Amino acid sequence: MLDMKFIRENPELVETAISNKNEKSNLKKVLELDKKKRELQFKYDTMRAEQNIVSKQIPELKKAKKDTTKIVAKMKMISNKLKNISVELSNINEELETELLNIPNIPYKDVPIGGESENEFVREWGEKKQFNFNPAGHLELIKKNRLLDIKRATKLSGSGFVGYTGKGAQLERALINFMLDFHINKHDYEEVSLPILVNRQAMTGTGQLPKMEDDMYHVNEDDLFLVPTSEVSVTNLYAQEILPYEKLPRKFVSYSPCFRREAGSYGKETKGLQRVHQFNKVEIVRFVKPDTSYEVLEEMLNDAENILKALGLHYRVIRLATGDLSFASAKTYDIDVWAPGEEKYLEVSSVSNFEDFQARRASIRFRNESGKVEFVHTLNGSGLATPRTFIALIESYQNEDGSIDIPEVLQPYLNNKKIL
RNA sequence: GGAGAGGUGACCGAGCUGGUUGAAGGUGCGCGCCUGCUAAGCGUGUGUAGGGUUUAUAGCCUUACCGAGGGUUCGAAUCCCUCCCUCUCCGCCA
Repeated sequence: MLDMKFIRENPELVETAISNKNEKSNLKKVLELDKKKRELQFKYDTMRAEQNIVSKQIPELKKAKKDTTKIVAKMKMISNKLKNISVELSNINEELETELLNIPNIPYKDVPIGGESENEFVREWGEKKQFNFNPAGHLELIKKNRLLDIKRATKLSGSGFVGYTGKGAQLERALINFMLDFHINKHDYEEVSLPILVNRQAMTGTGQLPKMEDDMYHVNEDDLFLVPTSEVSVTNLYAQEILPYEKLPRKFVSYSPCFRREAGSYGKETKGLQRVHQFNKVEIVRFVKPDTSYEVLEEMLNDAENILKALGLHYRVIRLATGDLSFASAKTYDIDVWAPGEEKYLEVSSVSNFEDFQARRASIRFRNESGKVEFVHTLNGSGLATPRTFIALIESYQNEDGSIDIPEVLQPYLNNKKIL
């Protein structure tokens, strides 16, 4: 959420951001409602002030044995008027809140303007692996090594759900443990393991709601949502809190399953493991002081890259253009890993700075050096999502006979075996 | 799921027979004083979010907030209703 005062004073900036992000927010309505709200609030406050004063006088008049029927009758009228105003006011507030929640974050100044085609190549690491045989795709490798049982998983939950089996299940678990340990030991993150069912408030806090409600799995009985990313649970850890100055910065790493309905995306990369409704992800999240957040963004990008470097997988880093930025993000880097069997890059990480957008929605604040209360900046990044990392891994480490080598860093997690 | 207790400021904890209580008292923290040092003591200050005024994120005025929402009343932390949450015991269960 943006600061109402900021919107009021910079409507052009906000309008530009909305159009650059291809959002359909109603800025005009926000400005109108804000104006109406303030007028009404002023009226209400003034009348309330009068009521408060007179209400204090009444007991004194009574004590002095003076007749209060007249004044009480007058106050009764004011009381009724106030009731009407407060109803109107809360309606306007509700409307304004709704509209405000639909205004996206403003892209950072160095974010390229435009759609997906304007995404910028930042850098790459390693190179496309060459084979002296024709490398197989991941589906073939999965079949040969029985790493997944996609058909039977579909029997359980429908298309878009996969099940890891045997060595595949072990390899995925090894990946998760490796990534967690790496971030904990090499990058000094604190591990948290949190609920994956969260309430509406949490989902609104990080910005998934209201816009993406159709994309979320929802448990009706309890009005709880399955998290699409552990960003939601981790970021909301400090919702409604004011952190003491010394408590910042904080850095967390969390593994969780993630759930996405992917409504309307059928047919797009749906084969196999590339786009699934449930997947596992290790996520890194930070709460930082505002003036450090862009420095930290680069740091987190490195943290995520280091995983791929350790795994020896070629990747490239992309700076997203405004049209490709998520609703809540001010700046995002994507990391795409090379999958030699598919002969394409797959997105395995998204690292974003939300500045104070999420903090304002979730009310995550801190006391700055001079004791004043300020919103923190929140950032998060995948570090990494397992399915596509899994694809790149088995495709990159395959041998001609279809067997798969285990990268050195994963060997300790797989009984020190060198081949899966 | 059943029975009971409870949700007040950074924390503990009064108030809950409705009326200077934004909230006693204590702890913590800030500032000042005192003390040879330490410990203690004394004084004083210490919430958040809006709105108005203003060059001002200074000051001043004002509103709201005692789990959330609604009701009664001239007036509610205090009375009534609904919901949420926490704790204890029982039941059920990994």
